[in-house]
Parts: sequence; structure tokens; C-alpha cells
Amino acid sequence: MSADPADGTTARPTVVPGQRATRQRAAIGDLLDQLDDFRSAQDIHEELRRRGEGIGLTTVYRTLQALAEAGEIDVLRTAAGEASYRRCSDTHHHHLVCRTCGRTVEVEGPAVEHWAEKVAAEHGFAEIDHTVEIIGVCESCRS
Amino acid sequence: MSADPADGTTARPTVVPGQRATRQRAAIGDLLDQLDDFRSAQDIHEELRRRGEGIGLTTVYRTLQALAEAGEIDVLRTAAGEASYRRCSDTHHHHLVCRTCGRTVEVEGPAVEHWAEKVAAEHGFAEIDHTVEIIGVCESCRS
DNA sequence: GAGCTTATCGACACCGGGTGTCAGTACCGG
DNA sequence: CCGGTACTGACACCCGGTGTCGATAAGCTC
Repeated sequence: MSADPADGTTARPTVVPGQRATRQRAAIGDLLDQLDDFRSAQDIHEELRRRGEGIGLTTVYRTLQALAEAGEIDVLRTAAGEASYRRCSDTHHHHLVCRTCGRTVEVEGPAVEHWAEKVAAEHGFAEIDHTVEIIGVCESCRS
Repeated sequence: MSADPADGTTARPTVVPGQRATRQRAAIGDLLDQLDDFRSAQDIHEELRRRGEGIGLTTVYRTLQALAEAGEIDVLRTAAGEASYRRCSDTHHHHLVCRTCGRTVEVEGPAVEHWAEKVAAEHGFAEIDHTVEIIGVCESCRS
């Protein structure tokens, strides 16, 4: 979470001390960088195999899970209960998803954040966390 | 969805024409009326068996699914990917859930509805649907 | 660079929520 | 009361995801 110390590292590290940089992890990271919508673990695994990466499904599951836990990527559950992953910006935000083509737009909503906190406080709730997803049909899918 | 035609039916019917009133459906309906927080299908099944209702798990799954589809009850997915059901008020609303005891509070938020619509419109999305869940720790669980 | 330690990998078995099937059952209209 | 049909439920099955454990390879030390 904290900013990089002032050494010359370039982008987001994805490498945590005590965690090794492996070909598989790099491949998943690269793929996530190239994609801009939510993909299931199986999708990602399949795509990597298609690209000739020798990688196991278990590894994909675990790596995605670890990335999600580290806050590197966002997870969301589809209606079918399947988990989808996507690399997202650091800032807190929510998603606008097209139910037809799956296109995703990140949206910020200070209004919602405030509303959530206010409502929670009114009912005596603390340590608030919230999920907001908006699902609809995007312009190009409507035509 | 549409209001009842002007005959003398009392409360919410749960009975749709072409759908039969069975003991099992009634039992599920009754139980849902008595509960006021989200329960998994398996919970509900177990509770019904405990009460001596002879009812199959499959039936519970299907009935809950049908009720959810008809808008009679609300569904939400737990972090584990399990579906939870609860009978809710007719009006559109969201939930404030205690992550410790599971207590649920229904909250309304015109502000969020407007925000969602506005944001969606700005990005050319239509036929909007949205989910908002706030999770925290309630007052009694904090002490 | 060699050697060693240890995190990581991945094939495979397994788990558990949920669904499809299909014969038996029980509503409900006539 | 009877027949047709919606519903039921035991059971097999599906599939996303996790645990296991021997094999592998990253990275440190010398």
C-alpha cells in the first residue's frame, strides 16, 4: 500500500520480499495488464496456455488469490458465483459492467462513500466495508 | 411485480396462477416470514427438517430460486460464493450486514439510486441494475 | 559458478454447492 | 371422484475451487 522508497524501481513491483519472481507469476501479471475487463481464473488459465505458457490451473487460482489479497487486483463474483479478476487502479472505486459484452468502466463515487458511512453510522455500525456494482447494457451493445 | 387485480386476496399471495400451493412451498414461505436475516438454502432446509417438515434439499433450492426470480425474496452471495436468501419488503432497498452476527438492516438510499443512474448515463449505459451491500460490525458486537 | 535452502509449481484427488433426471406424488379443475 | 399435470425428492452428476505432496527452480551464500 505505501509508496515505493526512493530507489529506481519502475512500475508496480508485484514482487514482495520473501516472494519469488517466477515465470508463471510474470505471465499472469502481463496478461492482466493487457486485459481490461473481468476474467475468470479459468479464462486466464486458458488464455495463458493458448499463448504457450506452461502453467497449471492450480497456480493460476493461487496467484490470483494472492494478488487479490494483496490488493493488486479486484475480484468480483458473477451471478453464477464464479470469481472474476481484473487489474485495477490503486484508488478506491466501483465498477460499471456491461451485462452483454462484459466491458467494464471504473467509476468513482465520493457520494456513495459518504452515503454508506452515514447510513452505517446511523445504525451504529462501524468498520464499514461496502460493495457497489452497477450492471447494465453499454451503448454499442444496445444498437 | 404488478399489483394484484382487484379481488379479495389478503397479503402477499406467493401463489402465482399456474403454480400450485403445496405444503413445502408454504413451509418455506412461513419460515422466511419468521427469519429476519439472510440464510443459505442449506440452513433453511436443515431448519425445516428440524421442525419435522419432510422436504427435500432440491425442492428448497428450486423454491428459493423461483421466489428470488419472482422478486419475492432477496438473494445475496456470501464471500464464500454461497447464496443467501431473505424475505424483504417490496420497495427497492439495500442491506447493511453485520459481519460478526449476521444481523441485517434494510436501508433505503435515493441518493445512491440517483448516483447510479447518473453515472451509468454518463457512460452510455442503460437498463441499469445495481447491487449495494454495506458490511460492518454492529453496535452490540463491538462491545 | 556450485551448492543448498526453501518457496513455488502443478498433477491429481477431493470437497461442496448447486443442478438435471425421472419415477412417484399430490394439487386442482371438471 | 378422477385424470392431467405441476411438483417433489432421491440420486447422480457437474464444476469451481482447494488440499496434498513430490518435483522444480529462485535466489542466497560461499
